[in-house]
Amino acid sequence: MIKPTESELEILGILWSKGPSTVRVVNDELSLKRRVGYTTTLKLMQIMTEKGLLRRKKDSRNHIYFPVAKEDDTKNAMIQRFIDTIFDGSATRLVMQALGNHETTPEELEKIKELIREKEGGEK
Amino acid sequence: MIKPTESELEILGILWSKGPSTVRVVNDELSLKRRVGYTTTLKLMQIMTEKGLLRRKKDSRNHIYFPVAKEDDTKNAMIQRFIDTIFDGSATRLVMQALGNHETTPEELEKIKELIREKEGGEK
DNA sequence: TAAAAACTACGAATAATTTCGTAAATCATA
DNA sequence: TATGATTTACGAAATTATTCGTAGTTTTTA
Repeated sequence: MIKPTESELEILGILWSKGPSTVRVVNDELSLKRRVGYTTTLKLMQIMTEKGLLRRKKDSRNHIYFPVAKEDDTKNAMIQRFIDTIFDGSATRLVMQALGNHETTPEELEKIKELIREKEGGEK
Repeated sequence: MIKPTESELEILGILWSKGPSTVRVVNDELSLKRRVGYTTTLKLMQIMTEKGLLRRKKDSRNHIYFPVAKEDDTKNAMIQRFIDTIFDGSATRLVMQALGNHETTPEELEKIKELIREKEGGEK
């Protein structure tokens, strides 16, 4: 699976949350966070299409872009890479460190416990 | 906190696991995984020193390099960035996705549960 | 102590990523 | 239908990251 660059990831994030979108929409969204020219966003999305990260369909004058890979698959691949480079391949170490140093509400802890029960039990 | 590049992270990883080391030691270790010239590693470590990622002390002919920031602090900062870009700031989402898609032994699950108990209970 | 070996400094080439200007095409509307 | 607004294509500049060669210094050892 192709590794998106930092900027590409921003764009994927927007497409995941907003669904298939035009360059205009993505650029507007990006512009909320930082200054970025329209053609910059356009070029990036064209490159992502070449790389196979995005596909697009024509809609009159515009192109509507959408990610090729599923959000979950992409995120899992990224977690895997992250774990491999930083945590020596151990997902547990990542989880421990993430849990150990971030605020979590009781509800969130409950959800995690539930997930663990499922993994332990086979069925919940 | 400065964000290390991919290559810089490799070097940090080696220094974390082997302790303060010379360029030679780091380069030998890197070379186990891929071809890399000695002066490449040297230059990288010099740049990292300029950036403030590493410090070094002179030891006769050599320099001995070591990370400025603690391993845990660096990893936490990286997790934070990862969470912010990919999981919308939610550590729980990262944990859920990491747990949901990676093999974990019962022992590991037990360790995680223990950590959760501590977080819930205040004291264990 | 002279030659060889190992090390540092540093400039610069290469590669990857991000940015944007310009030209041409498409579409809306005056 | 022609003017203006929006979009696409594309080359190339700017920036950042990686790689390495060469020169000069220090240390080892024959």
